[in-house]
Amino acid sequence: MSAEPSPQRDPEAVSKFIERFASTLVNSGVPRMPARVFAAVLAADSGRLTAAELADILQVSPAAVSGAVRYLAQVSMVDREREPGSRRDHVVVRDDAWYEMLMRRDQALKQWEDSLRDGVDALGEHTPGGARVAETLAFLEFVHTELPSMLTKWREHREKLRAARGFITQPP
Amino acid sequence: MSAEPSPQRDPEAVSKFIERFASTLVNSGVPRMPARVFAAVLAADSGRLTAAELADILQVSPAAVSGAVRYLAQVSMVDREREPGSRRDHVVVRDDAWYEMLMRRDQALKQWEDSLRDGVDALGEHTPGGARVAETLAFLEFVHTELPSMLTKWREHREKLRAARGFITQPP
DNA sequence: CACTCATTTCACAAACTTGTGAAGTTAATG
DNA sequence: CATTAACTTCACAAGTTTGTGAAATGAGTG
Repeated sequence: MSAEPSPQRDPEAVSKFIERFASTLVNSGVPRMPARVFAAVLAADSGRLTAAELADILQVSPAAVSGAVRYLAQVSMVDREREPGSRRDHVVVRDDAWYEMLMRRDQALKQWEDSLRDGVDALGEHTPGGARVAETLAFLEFVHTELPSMLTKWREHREKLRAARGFITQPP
Repeated sequence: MSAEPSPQRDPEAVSKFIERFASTLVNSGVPRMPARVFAAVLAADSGRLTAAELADILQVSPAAVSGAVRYLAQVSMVDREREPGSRRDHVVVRDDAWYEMLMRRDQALKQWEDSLRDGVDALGEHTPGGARVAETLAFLEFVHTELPSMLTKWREHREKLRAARGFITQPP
């Protein structure tokens, strides 16, 4: 059942990495427990862990893992996979987790834009305040148009990297 | 001293905008009070408010304003300006507040990259886990290289917008 | 169809955040 | 140089958030 641990895999160092990377995620606004779960799965050689394994690795209750996985699944950063004929859920980091994370931000941008448009109306387009709000709106609209092309560019870039590493390319 | 209120400026609507925009900022991880202060200054026709004015507009204690302004100044989204011969601080939204906000994120990216590099070392570059972490690292490095050119592009775009609105262009 | 294992849900306690009132600090002014 | 205005700091209370243990749910297995 358990994967043969690679000889160079030092559990202590791995744990340290999980906690450190989780902390950087926390600094960027991700709740702590989801951040730790994400880091743990990312670092797992199998790329997939059960809730029980996570509880063990992170030294927390199964309940905490359950909540964290629900959060991560909600924001499309992990998937839950269950093999037929088993009751173990495996948590898997989505191949496009970062893409999802950015698209999510893109959604948030739309919300910002909506409230800024209201602001321009409320203040009057030709008042100094209104103009300032309008410029903020223009910035967000700009980012909004640029993001998709940036993500496309990344996917191309990634294929090149994978090819260089000897993978057979399999576009998403 | 107080600016002539524009006829179309409806205090109620303005306040509603402030609260709504602040809430979208909060949804994206900005603490509430800084978010409200930022929105209020952004919307102010004068573009600058004293702590006392902010306390009045937002219906909070001067202490709360003080803390919020400290936060915003720290992350370079506002400046404190004091006229010689006065003890009033004016809070001003920085012209490049959004630029600063993104650059700040760019700094955070570096932190992420550092901990991911550690992760690749800890896991071994040729293990499946190490490879997964390495790809995450590659994504962040990619974003890291793309951001500056995007911001440059924005500044050009903004100059065009301003010129179209009849401003004399004055590059930062 | 009772049993067991893996996960989820729920009520609650602990820890952390936030904003307040009051006292303190700094700087202009008469 | 005492006074006052404007902001800041600090200790604390109120309100949230987070993770826990215990009970509940659901899904295979003998």
